[in-house]
Amino acid sequence: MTSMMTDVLTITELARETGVTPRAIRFYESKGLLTPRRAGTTRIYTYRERGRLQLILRGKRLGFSLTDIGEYLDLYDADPTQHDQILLLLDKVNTRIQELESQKADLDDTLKELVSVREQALTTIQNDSVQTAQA
Amino acid sequence: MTSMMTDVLTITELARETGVTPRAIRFYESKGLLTPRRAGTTRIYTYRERGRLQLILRGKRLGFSLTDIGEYLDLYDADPTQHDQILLLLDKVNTRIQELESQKADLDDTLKELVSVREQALTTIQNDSVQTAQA
DNA sequence: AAGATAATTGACGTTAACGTTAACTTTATC
DNA sequence: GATAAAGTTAACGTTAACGTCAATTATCTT
Repeated sequence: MTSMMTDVLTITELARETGVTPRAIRFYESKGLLTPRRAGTTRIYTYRERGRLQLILRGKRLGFSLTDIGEYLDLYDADPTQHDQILLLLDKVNTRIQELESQKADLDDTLKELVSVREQALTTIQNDSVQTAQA
Repeated sequence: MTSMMTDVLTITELARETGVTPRAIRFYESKGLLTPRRAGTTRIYTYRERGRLQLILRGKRLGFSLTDIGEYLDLYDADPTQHDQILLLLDKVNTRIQELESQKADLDDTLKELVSVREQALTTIQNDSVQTAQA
């Protein structure tokens, strides 16, 4: 299946482009995270699906489950004309923002500790080399 | 097993204090992340183990595997008198700092997007209510 | 010391997130 | 139009991180 410079991709092309396996991509689809159209039986991926896949991968890097990521993706699809939908959306968004803020705090704490560990190590090494030079 | 205002804890006490189950605590020990002393067969947890458990939980919140967390905990135990150990330590610390920095970037991107989604939702709601008031 | 309470060690079960054949059907290429 | 290459579904396997008994042993309280 050659795609000849078009903007739709086949599954293996999308796989190579994103570094995930075709199996994983089909798995995400089975979980409702992707919904590619079909050309006959073959899946075709357009701009939209590619963007979604990037969001999925970012969510994973952030340590979220696929279920979490699914809800997150829904935020982008929510029908903005339905009042109730929007209120629900707002609630979900706020929840996730709080989660991420606290995650960010954890991250900052950990980073600070690691930087301090690094500085101690550097100091120790420097003292060592001074002593070595004196000896 | 009552501990009567001492600074050592039994496993269920530590469990309640941290919100994790005894089973999980034993599991962490089986992975080498905790090494409580024993009073006979009973595990006793001191200040050190409690601190370690907190680091484990934070690592989990940040999406790291227990294996990752184990290596991370080793950084605190590294003998700072051994030159080679320190160089290895520095390397590991630098690697992890980079990982966390990129995770932080992901996090910031996601937060920005969510805040923008929220603002759009709020705008839509406000327009809605204006129209409703006019009708 | 005796019953209740708590801890310990297996061992098997479970869920998430895919990997890995296997058996077929399509599609592309010559 | 045959054959290779790619795609599809189905089903079982795998790893991580525990949960859930079950059977024993230890400890505390009275």
